[in-house]
Amino acid sequence: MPLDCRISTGSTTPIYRQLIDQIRLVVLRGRLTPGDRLPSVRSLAQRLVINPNTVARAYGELARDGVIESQQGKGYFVATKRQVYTRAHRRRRLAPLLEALVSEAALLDFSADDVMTALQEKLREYGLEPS
Amino acid sequence: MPLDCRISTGSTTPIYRQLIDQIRLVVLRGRLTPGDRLPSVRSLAQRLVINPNTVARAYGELARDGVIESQQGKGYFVATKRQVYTRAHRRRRLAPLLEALVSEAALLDFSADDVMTALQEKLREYGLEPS
DNA sequence: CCTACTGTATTAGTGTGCTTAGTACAGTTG
DNA sequence: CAACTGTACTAAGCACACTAATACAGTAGG
Repeated sequence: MPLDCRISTGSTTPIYRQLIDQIRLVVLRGRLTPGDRLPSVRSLAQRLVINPNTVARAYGELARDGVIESQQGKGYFVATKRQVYTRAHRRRRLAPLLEALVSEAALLDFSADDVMTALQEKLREYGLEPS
Repeated sequence: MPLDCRISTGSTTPIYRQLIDQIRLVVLRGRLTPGDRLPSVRSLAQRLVINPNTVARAYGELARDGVIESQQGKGYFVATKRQVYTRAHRRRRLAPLLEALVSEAALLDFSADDVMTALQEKLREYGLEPS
């Protein structure tokens, strides 16, 4: 299966971000496994009727995040080994998202239990292990 | 205490959003209680050396969210009763933030327990009750 | 070696969001 | 009436994100 991506030009979220999110998810879900080759920048661009640069940008950011790797002249491949981050770096990156969630939950008058339960469900949905 | 706000023009987050976030927090923390009057649009603008329109925008959004209320000719006041949302509405509004958090956590290879613990801390920090 | 594919870099155009400015109108208070 | 309040609208400038066009560089196969 050649990575079926769907993008909506009407959305407020930019195309390159839609690509990033979808590819991240595909990799997380294991539908593409380490070593698998992604569509070339130009072919994917042609298929989605967008500019190659937009695909390149998405691929570039995914590469910086260690999700995929580039091989000059060959193509992009799902990273064989996951990026290793320091604990501090990981926390620093998660913090703003956590802040946004709790802040909004407080405004909406959610109880702590409500939020915890919702999170638990979502974590299961993503298949994250307890420990 | 007359609502000490600090804004940084150098930040990437727009001024009106900085105001919204800070005022939200002040209200949540109870440093301004229901019925308290906020600085007038023009006075706050003058103090922060920004355009009155920018303050008006922030106040307007806060009013739409039910955090504060406007009284034509009198000023803005902290809302006396919290906005009531339907359960569906509240969930719909929290969902994308939850999605973003878990997605990022998965990418960063956090364990479910890690995320749950971090959330618990943050909830306590905001003083949210268990139920 | 040459062609056709890959990724990469640079530059330029386009749109949109943020901020400011100015003006005008409406309600409240003394 | 004067001096505050909020509200609404238009216009302009500016920065930045997004996208596009083009040229350059590495790889593979006939």
